Amino acid sequence: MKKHFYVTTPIYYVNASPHIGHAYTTIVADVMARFYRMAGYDTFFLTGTDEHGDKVAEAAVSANETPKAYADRISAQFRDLWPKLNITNDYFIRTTDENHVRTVRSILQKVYDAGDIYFGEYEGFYCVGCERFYRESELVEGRCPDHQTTPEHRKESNYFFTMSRYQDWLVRYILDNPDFIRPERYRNEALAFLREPLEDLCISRPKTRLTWGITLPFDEKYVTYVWFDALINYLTGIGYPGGADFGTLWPVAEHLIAKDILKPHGIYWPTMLKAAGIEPYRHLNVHGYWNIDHSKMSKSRGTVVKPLDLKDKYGLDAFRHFLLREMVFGLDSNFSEEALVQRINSDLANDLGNLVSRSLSMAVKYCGGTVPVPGDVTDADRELASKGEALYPEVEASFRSLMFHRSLAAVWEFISHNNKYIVEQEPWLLAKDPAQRKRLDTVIYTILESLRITGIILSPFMPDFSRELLRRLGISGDPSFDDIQKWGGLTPGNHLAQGEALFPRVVFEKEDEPGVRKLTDVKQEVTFEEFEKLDIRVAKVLEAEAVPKSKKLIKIKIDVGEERIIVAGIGQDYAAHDLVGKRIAVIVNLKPTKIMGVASHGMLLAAEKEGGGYTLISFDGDAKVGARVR
RNA sequence: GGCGGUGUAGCUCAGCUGGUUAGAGCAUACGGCUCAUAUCCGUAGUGUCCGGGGUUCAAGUCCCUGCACCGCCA
Repeated sequence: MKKHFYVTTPIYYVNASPHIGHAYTTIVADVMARFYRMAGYDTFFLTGTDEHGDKVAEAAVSANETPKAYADRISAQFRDLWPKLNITNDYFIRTTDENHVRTVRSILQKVYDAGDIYFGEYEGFYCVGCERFYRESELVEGRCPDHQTTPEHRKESNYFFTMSRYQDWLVRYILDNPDFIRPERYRNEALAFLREPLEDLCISRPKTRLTWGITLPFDEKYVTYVWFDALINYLTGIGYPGGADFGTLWPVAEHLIAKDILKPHGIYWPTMLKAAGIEPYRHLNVHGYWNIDHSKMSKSRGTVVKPLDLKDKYGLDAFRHFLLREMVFGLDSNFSEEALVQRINSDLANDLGNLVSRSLSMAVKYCGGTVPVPGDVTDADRELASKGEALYPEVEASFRSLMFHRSLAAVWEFISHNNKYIVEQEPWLLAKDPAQRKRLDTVIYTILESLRITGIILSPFMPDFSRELLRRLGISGDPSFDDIQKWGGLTPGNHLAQGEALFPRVVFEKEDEPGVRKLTDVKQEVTFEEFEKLDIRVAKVLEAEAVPKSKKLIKIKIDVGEERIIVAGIGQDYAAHDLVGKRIAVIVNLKPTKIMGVASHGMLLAAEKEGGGYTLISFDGDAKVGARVR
């Protein structure tokens, strides 16, 4: 019986360009698809774009385009990116596709007919600026948090999906199928969420408010909103309901998502499927976030790492390897260029690349550039051979439970064994002794056969590298995991090819962004709590007079909510009488001190001017006397 | 405010259902080799497993509590 495998990425929302998060999910999906293809599964890999909704309609307006034209443009960015990352998706779905629209409408009708969609009233605070409803608790002092306007109390009629009806079923299903949502932490999170009563899901928007969507089949005046549009792509993509592959692929569907969309995929989606009379998908596989240099990815801080930038700089395979090796699937990981370079140099250049280089070099030098015929084997040969045969089962076991980093670690353990074998067998010594000719051939064969296994097992992760390695070993065609179940698959007589270093070492320079200047004398970092210890207040100067006999000290009487005397060294920059009436910033909890005999109960804040001297920190408008500065 | 997560070697992190002297990779030091991309191999380490209580013959692993950081929701 033929085995099947179906993997999906989320369809990406077209209100922003692709970033590393998109790249990671899609690359993982690709590695899985390639892996299962090589394991003999009939595989289908789906990705695409989500194109309806407010945000897209808004973005289109500001780009002065029609929504469709805008969606076409951004969708193309995604579609064109994937081939550059060696993504082998079988289909690219768009929610504006005609067949998707048809599928959505048919499922909506089906659920409606089954009595699971009802018309109801939605009541709440509506902000015209945001074009959305707010809950009372979301408002700040009764106002919209974005616009500071008082929202209107509005009623809006909409369609709702009776999600609450399926809560008990879903809880039981998750309990009965422990790996339905995985890793376990996200299963627990879903169950925790389900401990509270589910509310019904609002699934429509009136066309008076939003027209960029799929019209409800049972009410022309509404479009469907988000869930019944986007999620259904997973069905459309494999030809629901009539498609030839739907019956075989859907039961093995593997959804791949980042943790931010756990709720729609883990809660809404199964209940929607249930209501539509469709069995649940097989697994929901949830991964974590990539943090950039330890802080959360942020567009405004310019830390969005563009996958293509790094691919171009360091090579695609190195990038793919890094993503899969560095992240423990399910957990957050840190991304930094430095870490990437580290991986490249140690894993790829030193361990793997150098192994390939030294092996081929010796084979060419000692065996005339063809794979030698092995002779009698020793224990050492047998040991490496058995490790080679054990590799695929081990990699596969980790792979099945999404521990890609462990799969790769196992491969690198094997690489390390091969390096160790070379050092122990010392082929360069055997080569000096003609009597050891046969032994030398055996050793070289063992090394090359290990490389062949390595090349094949790494194919899903680093396809270009693997193809090149296998080519140098004189192997062509699409590799399969069947080829590495048994030791000895490398054909003696194959012509070997040496070549450039596959992974040259790279030097990482901590380059400062061009044009970005950096502070070099930043003081030791403080926590917010430490900063909060300082009590800085707005003060109004009541009186000021120069301190006798001093050059620049001025004694100032201030009002900070109470009257105080402070002494400040700004006499060369300000005349005492000019200070009166000014509002300044003063630290009021600094330990009092005596300056030239005058007790100072606070310190004012001032900054150095261009060209020397000091200027007081002052306030725009009338800062309230005594107010905290923070 | 509610829910959840995280806190383990200099760094990045593994440690499943509690069980021998707590691990890996990187970085560091020393030694070996020379086929190789100054690469490879070997050896050496270092840890109040966030703090405090508790359960247990036995806890990094379970329970309570505190602290710090991070999410999600309201």
